[in-house]
Amino acid sequence: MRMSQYFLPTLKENPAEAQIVSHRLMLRAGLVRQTSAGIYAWLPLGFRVLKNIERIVREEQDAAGAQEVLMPTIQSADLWRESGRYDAYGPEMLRIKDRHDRDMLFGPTNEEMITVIFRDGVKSYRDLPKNLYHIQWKFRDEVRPRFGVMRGREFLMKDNYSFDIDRAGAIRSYNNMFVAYLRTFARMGLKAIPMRADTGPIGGDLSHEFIILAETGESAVFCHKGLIDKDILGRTIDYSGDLQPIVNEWTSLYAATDEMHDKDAFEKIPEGERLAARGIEVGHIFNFGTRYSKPMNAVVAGPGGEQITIEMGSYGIGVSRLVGGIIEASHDAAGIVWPESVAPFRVAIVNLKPDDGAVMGACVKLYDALQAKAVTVLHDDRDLRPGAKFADMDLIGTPWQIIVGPKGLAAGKVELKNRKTGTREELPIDQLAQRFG
RNA sequence: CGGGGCGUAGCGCAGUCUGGUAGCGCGUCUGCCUUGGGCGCAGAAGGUCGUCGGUUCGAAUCCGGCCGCCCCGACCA
Repeated sequence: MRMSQYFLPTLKENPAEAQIVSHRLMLRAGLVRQTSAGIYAWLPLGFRVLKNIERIVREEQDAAGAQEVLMPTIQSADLWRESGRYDAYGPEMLRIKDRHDRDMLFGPTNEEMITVIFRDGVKSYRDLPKNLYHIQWKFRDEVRPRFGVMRGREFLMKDNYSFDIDRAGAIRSYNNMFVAYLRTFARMGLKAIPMRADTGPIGGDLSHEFIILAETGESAVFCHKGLIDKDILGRTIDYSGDLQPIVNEWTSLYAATDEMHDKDAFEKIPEGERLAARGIEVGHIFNFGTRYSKPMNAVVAGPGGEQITIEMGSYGIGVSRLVGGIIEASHDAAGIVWPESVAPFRVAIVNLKPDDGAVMGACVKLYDALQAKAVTVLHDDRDLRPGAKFADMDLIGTPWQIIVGPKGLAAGKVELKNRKTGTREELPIDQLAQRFG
């Protein structure tokens, strides 16, 4: 993409409404614009990041055996009357009426809908287990939206639902998602820690929140320091096997959110190993047994012909929230520092002198070579002073910057800068493309 | 939902107390100049001062209603 053609409205100054760093940077770097309280439009650069996050989530869900569906945003109130949650949910639910005066709502979550879809389509224990997910916009009419996309009213969430014949199966499904979540967040460059959590209004008896540590986090969290650097990506995962040992490895160390905090247990950890911090919830998994299947009569025939109520779980990842969460976890004074896996562009070419034919020619050649290797690249061909370009590029945080100017080019060299470490190296221009791909 | 604050140019703000020609910085546009970390000079465009009503010869400014946004708390992916 040529930056001179790109819709990328960056801001030099911090907008007054933005308090926390991720919100400020998302506005300044031209990722989003607010359209009303807690509701955001995604601009080209931000949308690319959102799509990258979505892609990682999707790949890991698919790898763990979940199947993608897409359910609507607008739901009928009748669904929620069946589970008893229509009255219980409260003013967070955006209730609307259609032209025939029917009660509808903008879905805050999809347990009821998926239960009905599943119940109507599956009648035998032979069809279990199943795990269905979708990535869809949700609306929760928060009393006080804040922190940009981290606590918006409209947000993109991956939610999925598992269906099993018995508790043992349900726990296998739970463990699959537990491990899939560890991998998902790790791939985004995040250190997400699963913590024992309250099940809240969704109900159930087994639940973990996946928390990333950040000073601006909304909740106080407590855990064993050993959890921070545990690695999941270096292992081969067999989702058809028994994942309980891996889950145990993580859950054997203390980690709990404020509501579930057990002070005595925490203080048994040697003092140097304790970590009391603040965190941002980026995922939440629940096993809730028959909380929905029972009232909604989701049953299958068992081997002996008996009716068995399905065991369920639900699992959520705040996709749009993650954009803010990743920035909270990865930024510096100059701007965003994107992990490569989610960066809107992996490489930026900083063309220091676009009106110099040789410099422009070298940039275009580099651009084409990188594109040919399927490397996403943004070419700053704007007619601006170098300082402004460097500042913009650091602000939007592309992981690699290739700086091409007349001085270096005269010696056949360009500079490669790493956004995260700040290290720069001079490289012969014809060797550059092979560094990527 | 309790408490607090704010709404003036694209962004950040002053002006409001004490009513009298709509201001500053950044950004934008034009020209010159400059070009390895947000250059310099000159010129220009851009605002029914959130909105509706009231007071007044006259309202961004005083009074009232409404709308919007932000912050703290309680609540939440």
